[in-house]
Order: sequence, then structure tokens, then C-alpha cells
Amino acid sequence: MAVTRPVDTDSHVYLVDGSGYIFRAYHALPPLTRSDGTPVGAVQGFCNMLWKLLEDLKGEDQPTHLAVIFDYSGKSFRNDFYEAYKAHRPDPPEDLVPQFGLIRDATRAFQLPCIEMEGYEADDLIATYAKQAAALGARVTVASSDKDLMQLVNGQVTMLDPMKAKRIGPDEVREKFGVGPERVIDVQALAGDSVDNVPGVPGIGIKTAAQLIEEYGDLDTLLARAGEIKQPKRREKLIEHAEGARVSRRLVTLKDDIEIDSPLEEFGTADPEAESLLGFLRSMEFRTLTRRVEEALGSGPADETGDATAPVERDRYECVQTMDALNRWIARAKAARVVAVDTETDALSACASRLVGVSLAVAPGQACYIPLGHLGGDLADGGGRPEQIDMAAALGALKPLLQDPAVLKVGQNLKYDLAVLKRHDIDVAPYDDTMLISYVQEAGLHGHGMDELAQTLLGHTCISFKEVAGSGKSQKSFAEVDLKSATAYAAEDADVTLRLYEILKPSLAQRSMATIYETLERPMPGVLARMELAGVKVDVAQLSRLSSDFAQKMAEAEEGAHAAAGTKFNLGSPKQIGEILFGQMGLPGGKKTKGGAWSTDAAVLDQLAAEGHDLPRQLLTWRQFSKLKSTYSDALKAAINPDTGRVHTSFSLAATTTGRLSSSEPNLQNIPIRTEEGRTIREAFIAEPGHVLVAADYSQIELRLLAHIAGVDALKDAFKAGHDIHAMTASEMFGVPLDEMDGATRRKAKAINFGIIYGISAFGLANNLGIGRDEAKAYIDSYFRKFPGIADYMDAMKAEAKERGYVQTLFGRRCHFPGIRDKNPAMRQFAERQAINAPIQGTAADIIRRAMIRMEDAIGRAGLKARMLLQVHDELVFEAPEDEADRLIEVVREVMEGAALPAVALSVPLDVEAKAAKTWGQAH
DNA sequence: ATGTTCACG
DNA sequence: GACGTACGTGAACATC
Repeated sequence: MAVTRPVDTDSHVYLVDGSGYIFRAYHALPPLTRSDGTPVGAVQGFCNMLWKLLEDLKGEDQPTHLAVIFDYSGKSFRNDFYEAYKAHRPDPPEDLVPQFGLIRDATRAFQLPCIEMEGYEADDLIATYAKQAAALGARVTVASSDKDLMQLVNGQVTMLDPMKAKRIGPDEVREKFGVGPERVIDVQALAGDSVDNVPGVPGIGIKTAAQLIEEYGDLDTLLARAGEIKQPKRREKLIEHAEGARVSRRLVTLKDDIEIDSPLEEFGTADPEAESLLGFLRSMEFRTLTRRVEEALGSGPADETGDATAPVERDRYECVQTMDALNRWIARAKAARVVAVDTETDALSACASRLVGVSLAVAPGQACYIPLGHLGGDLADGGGRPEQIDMAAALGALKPLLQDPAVLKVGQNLKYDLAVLKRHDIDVAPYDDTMLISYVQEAGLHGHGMDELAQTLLGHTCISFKEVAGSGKSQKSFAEVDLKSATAYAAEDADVTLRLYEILKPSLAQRSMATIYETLERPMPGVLARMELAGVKVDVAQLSRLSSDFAQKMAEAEEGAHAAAGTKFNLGSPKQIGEILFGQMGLPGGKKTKGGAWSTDAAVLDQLAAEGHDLPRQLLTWRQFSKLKSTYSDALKAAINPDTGRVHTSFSLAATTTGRLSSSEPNLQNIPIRTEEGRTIREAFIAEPGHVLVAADYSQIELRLLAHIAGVDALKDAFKAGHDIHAMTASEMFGVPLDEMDGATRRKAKAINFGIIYGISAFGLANNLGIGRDEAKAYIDSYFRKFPGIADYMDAMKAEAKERGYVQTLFGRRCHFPGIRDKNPAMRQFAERQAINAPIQGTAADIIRRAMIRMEDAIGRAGLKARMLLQVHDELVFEAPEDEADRLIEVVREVMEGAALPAVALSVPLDVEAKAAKTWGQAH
């Protein structure tokens, strides 16, 4: 744990260039993966280096202060004046990406400060800290071998190559650059750096640059007197590229006056607490290093307050009601470098609710609640508004903590809190989400809500919301809950979240799911929170018109139905419909429902209507309009947020077994499109004036993935050639030439193609096509013969699910099916069909997640203002200024079509159809 | 709280 | 040969 210790002339400050080290370790060391496949080579190199540094320096060179400093991902201030800076750098290798997060975890496990700052590179932070420390008289060691840091070297500041254990002082710098440290930037400005896109002066390398600087003293003098140079080529180049040299000097000159968040004094070194470090090293499977650390530190039992499984004591939570108390908690959180955060609001919707309080936990059992928006009126609080810190002041103090790149914020379903805090202009980062850490490991096995996780992982029963707010009609909003109950409830949430994190996070690595979590889960809450906050505009007048149209159609159908039945009844009651149709009228009943009653669903009513009966026809019409009115036109109008005038859905990240999202309150993933009447609802989704909606959807993505995953050459070739896939299937199966294909045959093939994806059964296909079971069976057999690979794929998935309990997507996401070993054959077969479907549906879900994660950045880089609003499984919906539409479509298509790369190279192309229009309906 | 139906991919 | 079905969701409404 870092301690606070003043910096003075006896201090020795170590500044470790974490980012520089990551790349060197990655390239210098052989690739290493943990047993679960997570790449950890760079992490191991990094941990070895840190440990060696700490051990080697036990003598007189021992650091009194130490911090590890990282680049902030994204652009730096240098791009503000020179756009091309580091622009040609390729994206880091796929197997390095997950290690960035792990290396920050490693730093925290060593209990060392982990420093980064938006807009700055690690080198600038190091320069700033080095200057401050030197000014206080301390000695400084910069642990790096990066030549760009050599300009910092002087009598007090030396560098240490952490891999070669070699000291770099002024003499070594002179050896490398031919000039002393104080002239290094001049030499770099002339020589340039092709790797970082620093232009320099063409034709001049380090040797020549050093010679010129030696001769003329410094860069400005050289450029001013360039005309005196004897060699004509060199003279011309220098005169021509003088400005390039000046820009280059600005690029290579490190910024040493950044306003830093974490002062030097907080970097005081202390022996690391053994268990948390060892826990991390063991989870990474670094056996040698684990043993070394065990020997050096001993490994006693965990400290009582640090045990995630210690009993939860609700009365020990603190209710924070003064700025002093709040500042103490913020300091504790900063020191701990990890803090669990939870927000309480007065309603369930993140977009429509008001912030009521924030809770924090810094260690198991160490949690507080900060009430901010509680109302008076409760007798327990004496009737008045309870004593609370001013909301703006509290958020002002919390903001730097919540945005501090060196403090990890942990939440349970953090998307909600991100959205609430974003509305108060706070961008929480970095973060981890316990719900997602659980989901990525155990999707399909159980739910991932906090109460359930606390029960199973901690054996703890959380206070229910009802216990503090009541239930039913008398339920209070959280703002009306008294502070004592609110503190017990809210602080417990943060406490439990932190404990869950300590248990769940290490298991992520143990089961080699860290890469999936890092690439497909961790980035999502931020993306979705922004989409939900953006919302989508709907045309209120249009919805009102539709509601009254539908009401009229319903009334007509109701009248017709009552007339046809000869009696009045409730058209919304399947029970009454059954009694009339199959009782009074004596029609033959078709299938039964699960509960044993006669089914009256659309398939049954359709059949009866086709036989010429009027009542089922009227019922179908009534149901259609009743559905459109109550579920869509009425509900959407009621869902409009009065502040924004838009509809804000909530996306759920941990609801499905396959990795798909779900949408609720309202569900915007099931807006009608299949029928003409239904489409009118989609026409009510509109763009702001001067804007358009762009809808982009993957064409046939699941069939394409089936072709790739099952290795079906005929399907692959058809997709590569851009053929109509259902017509091709029909032609193969039924022997009809493509140019003679009729609609009915193609429709049959289409049903079979979909059936395959769903884990086909003869009964299901027969039902769907309205044919006999024998005929359906013959179709399936014929399909398997024509497309070898499919049957093998199905058998393989069933076997894999049976053996492991889960199947995997192409990217490695696991979908569990506990029913696969059930003794009930129906349950088992259900699980088998799920196991066949999940890798296909799940891979498609992974691909669109990857596209979404890359999309915002791609839109930003293209200089567009467009916003991503909705995801509907294979479709993304955007809103953009009219004049951006064409460019947006280009960017969106590029990102979506390439979303599987580089992790997976598909053997079929992904095709995206995109269109811009004023309404969602027209954008299809 | 559960079942039925139906909207979407 | 049993089992009773197409895969994944969420919302409204009736009924218990």
C-alpha cells in the first residue's frame, strides 16, 4: 500500500514507464498463455520487472517513492498541433490488448500507484514528476530505456533500463546522441523519428544532427545560420525544412508542467500486503514468481477487514453528512486505488430519475452512504429535510475520484450508474462491472443480479428494497427513505459489490475468460449508457392518430365478433374464446396449451378462418390492433421523457444465454415491421429536424456464420458469389433450376434454413410449413445430404455441451446449458437445440458488440456528429445531420463488415445494408 | 405470481 | 422408444 511521505533531499523517487515496458516485454519475451488461453507474456514480464526492481533496491538505492505511469489510450495534446503524430501506428496486436488491463491490475496488486492522465503520454507525466522531485532536492530514477526520456537526465535524474539493469546517466546519453542531455531534443528535432511520425529534416540522422548541434550550439542558432553550411544538399534541406524541425522539437519536448492529480508525496513506498499480491500472481499462474514472493513476504492469513467473506455488518456503515467526512472517504478510496460505487435514485429509469445518494466501499466492511437528494417528511428524521451535503459540492469532490485513471471504480450493473452520473457531467473511468464478470463466466447457469450473487457467492442475504421503501401502494421513493435505513441499504450495496469483485475478478483469469471480458463486456456499459441517454425521437401526433385508428378498428372487430358469436364476451380472454369456439360453436380444437386449455393462438385461429369461419377472422383482426395499440402506440407515447422529448430504452447486458442484448422499458427491439399495419408504428420513429435516421443491418449473418462454423462449402460459395441463399438451397434440395424458382419452393427452403439454425426437428419443421412429419423428415435428411458438415456440426455441439456443460462462440464466449444432462428427454433435447443455436446466435452477438465498441471512435475519427441510438441484434440505428448520411454509411459499413477482424477471419464475407431516411420505417 | 399471446431478431 | 418441440427475447392482459 502506498503511503504519504514528504519528498526531500533524502528521497529517491522511482518513476516506472509502464507503457514503454509493456511493449518491450511483449516483443522481447516469447508468447505465454495461461491454462485458459489468456495471453499473459507481457504481464509476467512486467511483474518480474517490478518485483526485481523492488528486491534489487533493498540496499541504499531503495526507493522512498515509486509510481508506475502509463500512456492514456487515445490522442495526446501533441495531436492538437500535429495531427499525424503517431498516426501510422498499427493497432496493438490482438493478444496484447487484454494485457493492458491486466498490467494495471498487476500494478494495483503490488499496491503501487497506477498513474495515467487523459491527453498526456506517460513520458510527459514522468517529466513533470521528475522535475517536481528534482526541485525538492530528491534523486530521481526513471525506469525506462526509451530514448525520448533521455532529455530528462541530469545530475539528479538518471535512467535505469529495467531489462538490462543498466544505469543511464549523462555519459550514456552522450554515447547515444553525441550530445549532452540538455541538447537531446535539438538532435531529435533534426533527426526525426519515423516510428512516431516526427518529421525532422530529411536526410539528417542522429550522427549528422549531433555534429551540427555541436558546431552551432543549439537548434535555433543552427537554423538561423543554416546559410553558412558548406554542403549544398544539407544547407538546402535545412532551410527548406526549418519549420519541420521546429514542429519536431515541439513534438519531442516533454511537457513537464502538467497539473497532476496525484501528488508525489502519495507515492511513498511500503511493503506490499502479501495476500492480495499473491492472489493475483496465483491467478495468473506465475508459479516461479509466486514462490519467490511467498518466500520473501511470508503468507499469513488475510487481515480481518480485508476478507470478502467476513460477515456483513450493516450498523458499521457511515452516513456521510459533512464535506470533511466525504473528503476522508475520497482520500481512502484514492489510497486503496479500488472503490466500489453505487448510486441511488428516485426511480428505476437511469434517464428519468433523480440522483438521491451515492455509496462507496473501499474494503470489505468499509463502506459509506452519501445522501444528497433525500426529502423530509419522515418522522424518523424529525420531519424536516435531513442534513445533507450540497449536491453540487459533493459531486464536485467526487468527480476527480470517479474520473481518476489510477482509481478503479467497481460497480454492479454499472451502466446504470454511468448514465446517472453522466447526467451530472461525470465520466466514470476506469471501471469494472461485477455483473458482467459473473455473466461472462456463467451465462445460462443463473441470474447475475446482486442479491442472487451475494446469496450464492457470499452466503449473504441483502436487505430487499421493499424492506426500506415498503411495497405496493404505500411504496416510497428512495428519496423519502430515512437516512438510517437508506445508509444500511445503500452502503451494503457498495460493500457487497466490492466483496463480489474480490471473489469474481481472480476467477476470471483462472477460467481464462479475461480476454472475452476485456474485449466484449467491459467496454459495453459506456457505449450503452450513451445510447440510452441519447434516446430516439418519436412523432407524438402520429402515435395519437394511430391509437385512435386502432381503437376504431378494434371496435369494428369487436362488434363483428359479438355478432358472429351471438353473445357478448371479452375478446381479450383466451378462456372465453375457447369456450365459445370449441364449446358453444363445437368447432374442432387443434392443439392444447401447457395448462391443458384449448389453444387460441394465431396459428389455430388462422386455420379456422381458412375453413371459412367468421369469428376467428374477427378475433385475429381485433388481436392485431389491440396489440399495436396497447403495446406500441399507447405505450410509446407514455414512454416519452418530458425533459428530452425522446424515448429512452434500457439495454440489458446480462439477460440472455447467448450474449445478445435485450431491451426493455420500453422494448425497442420488437417494434413491428413484418406487416403493413405494424410498419406504421415504425414510421413514428423519426429524426430531429435537419437530421436523418440511418439503419444498417447485417444481411443473413446467422446463415453466413453457420456456413463458416460448420464448414459448408456450397453455402460459403453462394455467399461469396452474392447469390440468393434461400433460392440456392431450394434449387439444391428440390432440383428446381434457379431461373425457374417459384415463391413457394423458395419459402420452404427458407424455413428449412432457419430451422437448421434453431436445431431443427421434424416436428417443428412440419408445424412451421404445415406439412406432415414424414415429409419434413425427408426434407431434413435431404438437406444433410446436400450440405455435408451441418450434421457433423450439430453432433459436435451436442457432444461438447454434454461433456463440458457449455458451448463456445467463435470468439470464445461460453453459453451454458445445465439441462443437457437432465434425465427428462424433453429437457435434454431442448438443451441440445439450444447448444446448436447458441454458437451461431452468440457469434453474431459478439460481432455486433465488436462493431458497437469500435463505432463511436470511428465516427469521431471521421469527424462526424452522428450518434448511435439503437441495436436490434443484427441492426444498428444512428441519427445524423442530413449532410453526413453518405459518409456515415461508409464508416458504419466499414466497421460492421470488418468487426470480426482481426480476432477471427471468416471464410464468408459479412454484408451490411444501410439506408438513410426521415423515419425508421423508411430506412429499411 | 403464472399463463397465454404476440411483437422482434 | 420415451418426451413434446423449432432458437433468443419483453410486454400486455387475463386469471388464479
